Amino acid sequence: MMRNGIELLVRRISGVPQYSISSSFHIIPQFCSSSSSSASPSSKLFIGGLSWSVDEQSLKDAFSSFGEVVQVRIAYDKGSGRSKGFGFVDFAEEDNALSAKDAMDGKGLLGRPLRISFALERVRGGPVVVPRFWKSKRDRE
DNA sequence: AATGAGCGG
Repeated sequence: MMRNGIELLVRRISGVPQYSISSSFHIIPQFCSSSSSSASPSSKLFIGGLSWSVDEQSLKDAFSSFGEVVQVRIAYDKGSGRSKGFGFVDFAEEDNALSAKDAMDGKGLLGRPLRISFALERVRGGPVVVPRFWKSKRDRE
């Protein structure tokens, strides 16, 4: 009775009963939420929370220690010419991107904590290999 | 000019 109550409670909290809770009172945390931390892992990283004084070279220099950086891009405002506070770092290998994300996410660069996630596929401008169909790109459906 | 989550040049 108690165990069933706790199970129901846990299932209510987590919303979806996607975790198989064993009947022997073992509640395993596993990876509780967000099966994928941000998106499907790719070699391109979205770097948010950048200080407005960070340029592409310093950003590349900050991430070059994790692997070969192919492309570094910072979003600048066309009007004011200042940084929008986010950018992109593309690695040669996804493994290096993962390592860089795991190591630099939440860390401070020039006093500001970085928010790193994998970049979305949507690109306007730049070296892109555009597949014919965009709509068939859904993670879990 | 300032602004602080987001997805670009």
